[in-house]
Amino acid sequence: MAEETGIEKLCRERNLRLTGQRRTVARVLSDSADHPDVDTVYRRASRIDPHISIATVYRTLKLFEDANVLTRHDFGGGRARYEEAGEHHDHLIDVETGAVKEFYDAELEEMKSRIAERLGFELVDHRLELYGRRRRS
Amino acid sequence: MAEETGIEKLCRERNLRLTGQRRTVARVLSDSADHPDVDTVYRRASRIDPHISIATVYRTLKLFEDANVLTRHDFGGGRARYEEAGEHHDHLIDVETGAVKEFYDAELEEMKSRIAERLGFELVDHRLELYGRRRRS
DNA sequence: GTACATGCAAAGGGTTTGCAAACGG
DNA sequence: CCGTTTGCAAACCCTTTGCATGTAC
Repeated sequence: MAEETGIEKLCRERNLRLTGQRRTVARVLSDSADHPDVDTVYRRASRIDPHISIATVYRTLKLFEDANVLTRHDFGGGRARYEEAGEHHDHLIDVETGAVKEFYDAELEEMKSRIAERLGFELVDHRLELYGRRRRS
Repeated sequence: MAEETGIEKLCRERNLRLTGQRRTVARVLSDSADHPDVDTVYRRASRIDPHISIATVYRTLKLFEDANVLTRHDFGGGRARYEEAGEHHDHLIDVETGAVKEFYDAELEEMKSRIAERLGFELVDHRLELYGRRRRS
C-alpha cells in the first residue's frame, strides 16, 4: 500500500509537488495495463480518493505529460488516452473492442527515419497505428 | 468556371443531391493542395458563396467523407483536416509550419500488413504520421 | 410537389480556467 | 507561512442537431 510508484519517483526527481491527488493518479496509471482515457482514469482514481475532481485529473495528466512521465495518445474518438512513458512502441487497435496491443519492430523504426531523411526532414516524432480485426483462428 | 470537379462527378454517381453549397465545398477541396481544416474550408467557401453556413460545411464534409469522396485526418490539435480521396499515402507533418507532405513507400505498406498478421489481426486501416523539422541544408 | 438540404442558434462532448479555500514543503 | 494545488462551476473549442424555411429533382 505504501509502495512508491515509478511515477512518484519521477515526480520527486523533477521537483513536482507530491500531493495526495497526484499520488493517486500516478498509482492508477502504474496499475493500468490498458491505455485509459481521462474519464476512466477519473473513475479509477475515485475508487482510491472519492473526493478527487475531474479538473485535477486533467491538470495532473497534463502535468505528467509535460514532465514526460506519461504519454498521451489520440486513437480517434476525440478522447485522449494515456500510458506510462517508456520505450517507444507502436500500437495496434482492435477495431471491434478498442483494445490496444503494443508492438515494436526495429526494421520499421529504421524505415521511418530513413523516409523522413529522404524527404529532407529530421524526424522529431512519429506515430503508427494499425487498426485491425482479430483473425478467427 | 463551369467546369465540373471530380468530386461533383462522384456525387452524381452516388446519387447525392447536387446543391450549390455542395458544389462550392467540392470546388474548394478540389482546388486545395494542402489539407485544410473545417474553418479553412469554410473561409474559402465563403469567398465563393458568402451565405454558406458553417453547419452546412460540417454536414457536407461529413457527407463527402461517408461517400468516400474525401478523407478526414486528425493530425493533432483537435481539429479535423480534409483532402480529396485518392491513392493511399502517408503524411509527414512539418512541426514548425504544420505543412503536410505526402509520401508512399511500398515496402513500408507491406511491412504494416505483415506486422498486423503476425499479431493475429487482419489489417482494416492504418495511419502513419511522421513529424519532422526541415533540415537546414 | 415532396423529400431532402440549409441557416440559425442552441445543445453537446471533451477539455480548460478563474477564483476562493485547502494544503505541501 | 506562502506559494502551489484543489474543487467547483463557468467558460471554451470544435462539432452536432432541432426546427422552420428553402430548394433540387
